[in-house]
Amino acid sequence: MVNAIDKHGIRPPQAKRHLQRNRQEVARWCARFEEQCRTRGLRFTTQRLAVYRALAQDASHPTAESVYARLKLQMTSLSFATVYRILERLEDEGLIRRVSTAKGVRRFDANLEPHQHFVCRLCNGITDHAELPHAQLPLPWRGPRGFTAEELEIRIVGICGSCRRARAKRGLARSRAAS
Amino acid sequence: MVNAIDKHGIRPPQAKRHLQRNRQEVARWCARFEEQCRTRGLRFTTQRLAVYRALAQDASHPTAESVYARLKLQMTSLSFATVYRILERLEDEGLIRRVSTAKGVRRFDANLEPHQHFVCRLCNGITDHAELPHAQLPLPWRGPRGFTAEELEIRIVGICGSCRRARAKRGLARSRAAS
DNA sequence: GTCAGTGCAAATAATTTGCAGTCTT
DNA sequence: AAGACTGCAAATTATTTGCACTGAC
Repeated sequence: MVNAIDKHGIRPPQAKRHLQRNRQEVARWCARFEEQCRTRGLRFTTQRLAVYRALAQDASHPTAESVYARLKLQMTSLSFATVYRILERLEDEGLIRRVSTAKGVRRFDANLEPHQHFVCRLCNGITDHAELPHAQLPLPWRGPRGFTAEELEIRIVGICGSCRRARAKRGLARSRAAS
Repeated sequence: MVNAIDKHGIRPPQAKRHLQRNRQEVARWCARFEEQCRTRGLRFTTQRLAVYRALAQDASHPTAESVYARLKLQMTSLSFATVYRILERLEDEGLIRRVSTAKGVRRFDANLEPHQHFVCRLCNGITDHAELPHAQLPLPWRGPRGFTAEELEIRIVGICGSCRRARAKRGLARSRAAS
C-alpha cells in the first residue's frame, strides 16, 4: 500500500490530551509486556517494545497505520509490514486486543481490562468507558449449538460530541442557505 | 478484485438448513422492503430485490462476496460492484445492518430486530441469539463528552460448536502422535 | 424522457507474504 | 551459532470509482 505518510509527508501525531494514557500506567504496562514476552519466549525487540508502547500511550484505539505514523518519526527504518506483523502477533498472544469499527479498518487497544467502547458512527472514533453493569455474564458460558462464550463485547454505537456539534453547525448553515 | 468465483468456477451456495430463514418470513420482509423502497423514492430494481432477498434468506450473515456468489448463478450479468453498492445503500437507509467480525471483512444482516450475535473467533462464523436481558439501556442515551448512544451492540465472542469439536479432534490426534 | 441505477474495468485501500539480511537469546 | 524477527518490495484481498449504457418511474 502506498500510505498517507509516504504520499503526503509526515503527518504530525496529534493525540488529544485526554486520549493519552498516564505515564506511570504506560510504564507499568510496558514492564509487564517485557515480562510477558520473556515468559512466552517472544523476542523482546526494539520494534516490539516501540509498537507496544505507542499503543499503550494512545487511548484512541489507533490503526496500524497511525501507530506506524507515530513511530516512523523516531525510527526512520521502521517498516509498515513490521507494524502489521507485530500487532497481529501480540493480538494472537492476547497481549493487546483488536477493536472493530463500523468500517472494516482494524484498530487496536492495549487496555486489557474489561471495558466498553463508544463508537461514533460518523467519524469512527472510539473511546473507552469503564465496565457497564450490563457485562455480567458468567464466562465461560455454554450457548446454543455448543457455542462456548468467552467474552462479551459491548459496543455503544452513536454519535460523538464533536460530530454532533459539527452536524448541528452544518444543519444551521443549510437552513440559512435555504432561507 | 479477482474473486473466488471467477478464479475457481462457481462455488455452490451451501447454506446450512438452520441458517436459512423461513419462506414466509422472507416473503414478508421482501414485501416490506419493496414498500420501504417506494416510500423513500429508491428505485425498486431487480438487482436490489435480489440482493435483499438473498440476504433475507441467509441467516449466516454473508459477506458481499457470498451474496454475489449465490446470485451470480441465476443473474449471470450481475456485477460485483453492484452488490457492494446495493449493500452500502441499504445500510445507509437502515434497511439492513452491517456486522463486523474479528477479521476486517464486512458482513451483513437483514434482521433488524434487536438481537445479539455469537461470533466464533476461529471460523468467524456469526449466529443470531434472541435479545439478551443485558441489552436494557434506555436509548437514545447521553454518554460522556457529549456522546449520544443510539444502539447497544452486544457480541458474544467465543468458539462455535463445530470449531470446538474440530479442535478437540486435532488435540486428540496430536496427543496420539506424541505418545 | 429523465436520471438513478447498473455493468465493466480500472483504481484505490488495507493487509499479507517472500526473501535476504540482522539482532536477540 | 541458531533462528526469530525485520525491512523492503511485490502480491493479495477487499472495496470503491469513472464512465457509458439501460431500465424504473
